[in-house]
Amino acid sequence: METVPRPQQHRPGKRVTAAMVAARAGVSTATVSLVANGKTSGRVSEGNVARVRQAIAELGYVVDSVGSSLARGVSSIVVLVAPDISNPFFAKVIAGVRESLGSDFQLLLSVTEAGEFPRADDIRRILALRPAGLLVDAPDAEFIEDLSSTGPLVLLDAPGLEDYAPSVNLDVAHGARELAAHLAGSGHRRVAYMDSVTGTATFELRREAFLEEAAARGMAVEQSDLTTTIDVGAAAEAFAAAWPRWQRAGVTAVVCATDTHAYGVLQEARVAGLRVPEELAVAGFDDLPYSATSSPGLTSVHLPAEPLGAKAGEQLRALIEGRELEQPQLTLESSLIVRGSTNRAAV
Amino acid sequence: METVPRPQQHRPGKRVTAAMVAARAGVSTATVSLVANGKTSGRVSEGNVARVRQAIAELGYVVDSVGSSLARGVSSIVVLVAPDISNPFFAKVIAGVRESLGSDFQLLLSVTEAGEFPRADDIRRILALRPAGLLVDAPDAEFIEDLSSTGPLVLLDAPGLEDYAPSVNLDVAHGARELAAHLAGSGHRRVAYMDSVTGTATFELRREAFLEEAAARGMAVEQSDLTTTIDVGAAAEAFAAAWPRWQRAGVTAVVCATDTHAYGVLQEARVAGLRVPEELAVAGFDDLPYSATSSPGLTSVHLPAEPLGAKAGEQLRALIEGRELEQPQLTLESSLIVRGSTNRAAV
DNA sequence: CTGAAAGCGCTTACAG
DNA sequence: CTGAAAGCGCTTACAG
Repeated sequence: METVPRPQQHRPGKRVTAAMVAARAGVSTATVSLVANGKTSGRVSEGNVARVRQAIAELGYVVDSVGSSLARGVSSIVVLVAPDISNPFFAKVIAGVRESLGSDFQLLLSVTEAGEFPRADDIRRILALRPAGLLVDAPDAEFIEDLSSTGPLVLLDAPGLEDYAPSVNLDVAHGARELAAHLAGSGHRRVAYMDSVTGTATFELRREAFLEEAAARGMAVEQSDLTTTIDVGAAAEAFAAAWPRWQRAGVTAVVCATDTHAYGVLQEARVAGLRVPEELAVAGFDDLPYSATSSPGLTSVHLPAEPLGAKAGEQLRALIEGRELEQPQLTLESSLIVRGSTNRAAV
Repeated sequence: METVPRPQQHRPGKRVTAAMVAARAGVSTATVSLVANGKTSGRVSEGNVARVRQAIAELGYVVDSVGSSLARGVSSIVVLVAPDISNPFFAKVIAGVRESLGSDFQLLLSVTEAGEFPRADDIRRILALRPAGLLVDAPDAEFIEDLSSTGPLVLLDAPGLEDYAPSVNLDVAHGARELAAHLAGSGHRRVAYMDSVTGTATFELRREAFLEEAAARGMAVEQSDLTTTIDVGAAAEAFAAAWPRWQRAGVTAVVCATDTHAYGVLQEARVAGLRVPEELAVAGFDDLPYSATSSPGLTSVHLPAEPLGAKAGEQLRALIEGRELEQPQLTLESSLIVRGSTNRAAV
């Protein structure tokens, strides 16, 4: 009767090395490496495969990723560079990335101050980790050029930077136009636009597409250059300061570059006793989970955050594995979700 | 006149090694290592320090972290293990960690399925990275035992597990009691509690403290074992199913283990045409950014997310640097924020 | 199919 | 103060 292999045991303090496995199995460390990495076909005899597997199980051996990385020249780390993670939208992107990357790669987050991008120094530090690949969210061109990375690289939400690397983008313009059409259709003639301070390309796209469609539909847009950080409180203050002017100008709707800004507007509107949507319609972008919950619900351009991360992860994975990308440029759809903040009939 | 050292240049494809720096400076790689790591005092002559610095600047040398990690036996990676990052609360914790860790350490996120904890396999993979330290958020005892880690380890939000490792905890019980007192003081006599399915210790604490104080104040609590995942939609559905029964029982307030649950209740209450807080008071825990914005604003127990991450990072850093922890156990305050969802007078 | 050996880039006793 | 050398744990030609 065969003995069932005992479950692997942790031996705190004693790191199990390939040499120990080799000794136990009576083979060389080269053979252990081959078996541990599944590169045995035609290279290791069945007997040795079995013996090594057994020894690995008994000792609880795991390939040391530092030694392995040094020998291979790359690590199993995928670095996700992003300017802002304090956004629920981003948490979903991360979830998508994790999902598509699987357990072969480890996700390392490179985050700097809100809205700031890492520069030369940070980039060096990142590359010193010998990452298997890089995922860069909402970069500017300068950053990508600083990066001048040679390894696998995929951009997320980087409209206009398709020449630098394979990218996964969001068709925010489509949703923006839908939003303009919706407001025009609801009878608004004069609206205001509240933008994000970070001059990320996606925000330019959102604004431009909205302004263009608004103009085409005969809506006037208050040009006030009102921009704030992506923060409820900051947006509330900015709106409070701008509202008297807007009100005099006859503004009946405010469109915000993100839902977070819109929450600030909703908050301030409540404080000011403004009825939404009767006296003021409010809309945003991102369709954060709370937009369905606020009262009134927030009309918003839905962006597929998790698919964005998942697709980017898939593309990167293909790149890392040396596969040809069928479509180096992907664009995911956006669409307008109408709720009570712009429409009395909706929730 | 001295020539100003030229700014370092990226040479794509050409990795600059210590050997190259050594050759240029006319010293050994040992000396380069000493200089690059700032361990020169009393060990390297001033002249050599200057020469090496110059060569480093000219070549744009950065210590390869893989080689370095292998030689040292540890990497500069700090692993943050967490069961759920799709929570804005968690984004703040991460921000706090990043802030206190500074740029000497890289933050690697280890996330599994929502609510799930990594087990033996994942742990091995994590440890194979030779992390400088581990930060574990909201673990269960089983996980910590699986971990049986030898290196620096700090627990976050791990009440009851103080024996395993230095921890930073939140005094959620205090806020829970305040909440019970507030509701009792507002005249509620029968309330319901909606819990999270993940049996994390913090949720037990929240519930137990609330139930105890509620009992002490003469409020009856519906014992329905209503639990859902931390998801607005799931909470809405669960509430919809439970409400008829609760209503018959005379429930006038629902307390939720997280604000996210509470958003679901608010949402469903709106659909059902329930007036909040007149017919139903609602409250949660976490004080997410959107709780100040919803309409009515959500009464919530505020938990200091960013300080939680920051303190944990500080403690870990001390551990890594071999310093003695002045206070291995820290507890951060929670406090009730009363808003319109429980109080007509508030916003 | 197999193993001895070189090499990945660095750090650290050690001898001088 | 300095450098030659060993060693960290692994992978991969290479010779057999």
